Order: sequence, then structure tokens, then C-alpha cells
Amino acid sequence: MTITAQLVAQSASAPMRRLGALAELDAAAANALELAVASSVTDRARSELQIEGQPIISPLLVVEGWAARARILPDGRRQFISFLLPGDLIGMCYQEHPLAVATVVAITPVRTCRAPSAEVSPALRRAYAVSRALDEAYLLAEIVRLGRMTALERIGDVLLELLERLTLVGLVGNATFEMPLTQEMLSDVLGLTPVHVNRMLQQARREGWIEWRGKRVTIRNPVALASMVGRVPTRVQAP
Amino acid sequence: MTITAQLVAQSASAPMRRLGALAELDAAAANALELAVASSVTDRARSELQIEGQPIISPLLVVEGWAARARILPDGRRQFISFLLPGDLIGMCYQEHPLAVATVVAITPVRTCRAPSAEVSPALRRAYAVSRALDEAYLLAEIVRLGRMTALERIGDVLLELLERLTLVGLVGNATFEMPLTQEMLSDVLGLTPVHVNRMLQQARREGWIEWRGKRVTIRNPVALASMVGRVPTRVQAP
DNA sequence: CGCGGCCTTGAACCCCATCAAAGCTGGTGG
DNA sequence: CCACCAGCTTTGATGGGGTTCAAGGCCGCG
Repeated sequence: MTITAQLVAQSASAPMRRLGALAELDAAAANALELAVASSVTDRARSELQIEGQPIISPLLVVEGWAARARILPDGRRQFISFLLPGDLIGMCYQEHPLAVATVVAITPVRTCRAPSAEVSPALRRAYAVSRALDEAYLLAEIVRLGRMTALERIGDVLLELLERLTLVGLVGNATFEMPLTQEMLSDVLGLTPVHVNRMLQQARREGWIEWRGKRVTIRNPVALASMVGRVPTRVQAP
Repeated sequence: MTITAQLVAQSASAPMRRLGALAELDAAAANALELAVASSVTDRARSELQIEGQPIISPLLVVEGWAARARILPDGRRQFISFLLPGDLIGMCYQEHPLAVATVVAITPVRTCRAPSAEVSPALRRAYAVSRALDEAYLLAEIVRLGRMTALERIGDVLLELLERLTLVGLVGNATFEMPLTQEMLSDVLGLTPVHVNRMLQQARREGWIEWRGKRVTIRNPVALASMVGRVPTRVQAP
């Protein structure tokens, strides 16, 4: 990679970086993305970008910040379905009159824009398709975590997933990344209580798996941790 | 519905019934489906229709029988991701060179056929889109089950989901349906041990929620059970 | 009649939940 | 610059939901 290309990559928006990593984008796709990102809006943390059961007006792209897809049971129990990171698509459906199947809440202030139509370019359509396949793969991973992993394994696995996904958008350096989640939010995605997450995190730190100070997380030895929790890199298409 | 239309509906294949319920099919779609179903093949129970990490040759339609998507951890722990029922799609992706993200195992002898291309008709494409959206909604439901429900609630919820899905294909009469699952398979989808599933099933029977004799399951009062486990009908598009 | 697969039962244990309270930290205003 | 406060993290004690291990019972089938 040339120095100028690097600079471009650094300055490009997260959606551009992510979708560009998923499929080779042509000029039409790049232009459409740049245009879309230019008119992005910011929502406050805790605001709801989509509400379960409500119609989806337009699919969105996360430009900056974190969000989560959540479901709430009638008695108040809350489960996070997945995290939405910069570059991720929200509510991209192909059926008519789509309804949101989960509520999307902003974890940090979140900047989003409307996702350009797939019609814009075959390259963009391909990128969307891969993105969608990845989304589904991560849902499966979440199911396995919740169904068959211990608390400690869940924590290691979800952190490795975040590392993997943030790497794709270029937000990781030295196995270290910004982590805006509270322990309570982690517990909501891991199907645990905040108290137990706290204790297991302490153990993970004590045993030297991870470092977590302030809002920065470092995974000490990603390869070793991956083999410990039985994790393999997520792949949805043959090279 | 006229009597002849009913007869047609009864004699139609499961994919035709299900996809026809998801979107109004035109003649092109119906013909393509009929043609595809005509050349279906049967796999023995326990055989693997797809293997995690392997390329997907062609998307399939389940014509008859049950299968499951599964993931196995290195140490042998197994988690079922979802059940595949008659009329369901398997491995329908839009990216190039797709890889299977889970293993598909036959629970009963399973008859499948290649899924006709979406190019065949806009109606078929619409049906596929709705089917896909439903699949995702059921994945979310599974995540909530595993993350935030008690064992008893998980059992009630998954049985209601099966009732809902089988109703769509016309395989339910009087809240009763054929249930080829062993308790071990149920435990694999519910993230529990077979022993505990057994005990909770006994409780569910004792308290009169369900009846389960041989391979037939009856849900005594679906509406009451739904409100008890906090379940709402799955909807992915506005009317 | 025997056998394999599935269901059932018992006892002991442990992981994680629950409830409650105390420490910490970063941001805000005086 | 300090005091204050809200939100987050940490800690302790206790209890329960689910697991584990092991054995026994049932049933359909060859």
C-alpha cells in the first residue's frame, strides 16, 4: 500500500473503509457513499434509532459511534442482540414494508446516514451482500455463546469478535481498541448479570488475558485467547 | 377459499404452501417450484446436508422432514442454531462463493430440492425476501430465549415458535403437531442439559401447559402460554 | 427375548443470580 | 481548586436454577 493510499484509507469514512474491505468498490459506489455520509445526522446516547415493531423508513449506515440491537421482555429483562459498530448497516431488508424486529439504541452518540441503494452499483450490492452474511454469522456466534459457553468464555469470545470487527474498519491498533461499553451493557449481550460480568472480568485481568483501563481494552494474546475459547475467524466467502 | 382451492392447497408441496403464504406467487414462480420439487432427493436422518466452512453449492428447499443448523465447539459441546422445517430455505445467500456458517444435520429423513433462482419471477424474489427476514427474526428470538429466559420459558417459547411456523405450512391441527425431536435435541437448541429439559417438560405437563405423547405435541392454550412467556407473533412486514 | 435408544429419577455440586452496600471516578458548578 | 454528585465499578453473603454423574426403567424393534 502506498503512502497516499494509506492516507486516503485513514481519512475515508468508516462505511467506506468497511464496505471497501468487504468488496472492491467502484467509483459509483464510492461516490454514493461519500455523498450519503456527507449528510449524516447525530443521535444522542440512549436515543432509539429504530423501535421494534415500527416500520423501517430507510436502511442506515453507522458512520461513527456504537449502537446495539435490543429486545425487552414484558417484565423488563433486556437482551442485546448485537452491537452495531462504525461501518455497519442497520435495517437493510429486501421485503416490502419492513418492520423492525428489534429496537436499536445508541450506546454512544451515534452518527448515521441513509444507506445508498444497492441499485447504485453492482459493487455496492456485493458489499451489502457480504455485510449481511457477516451479520448473520455473528448472530450464530452469539447463539453459541449464550447457549454453550461459560461466562468467562463468553467474555473472551465477544471481545475477540469486537477486535475482529473493529479491525475491519481500522479502529484497532496493537490489539487495543476504544470500548465505550459499561459492564452492564456487556452483561446485556452476554446474558449475564452485571455483578457476574464484573467478577469474571477481574479474573480475566488477573490471569492476564485482557487489560481494560478507562475506555481502552487490550487483548494480550488474541491467538491464545481464541484457541482457549474455541474461536475461529469468521468467514462467509471462499477467497 | 373455495373447495377446489383448498384441495390444491392441501396437495401442494410444503415449499409452495409456505412461500405462497409469504407472498402471492405468480405462475412462473409456481411452475419453477413445482419443477424443483419434482426432482427432490432424500437424505437419511443424521446425515449432514451442509458442513460448516464448506462452500455452498446451491440453496435448498426443505420439502419434507426436519433438519437443524448446528455448531459444535472443539470440546464437543453442541448448539442447535435453529430448526429447518418443511418449506424452509437452506443456505440462501447473495454473496459470491458463499461458505456455510453452520452444519445442517437431518433430524428425520429429509427430502430437499434445489431452490429455484430468484430471477425466475419477482414474486418468488419477494417470497424469498420475506422468508429471509423471518429467518432472521427467529434467530433474534433464539438469542432472547438463551440470554434471558428460564428453562421453562424457553420450552414454552420454542414450542410456540414451532406451532407458529408449522401453522404457516399447514402442518398444525388443533394446536397439535408432529414433533420428531428427542429431548436431547430440544436441549441442544435451548442451551440446557437433556436431564433438565426432561424435568421441566414434566412440570409443563403436570401444570397442563402441553401434552406430549409419542411424537405428537399439543399446546393446551397457546394464547395463555404466549402471554405467560411474553411472546408476540412474529411479524416482519406491515400489512 | 434381547437390545439399543430414549426417557426418567436421585443426590450432590457449582455456576451464576440476587440483594445490598460501599468505593471509585470523571464531570460540573461554586 | 475543591466539593459534590451521578453513574459506574467493586465487594460480600446467601440462595437457587441448572449441571453432573450414575443408574434404572421403558418401549419399539429385529
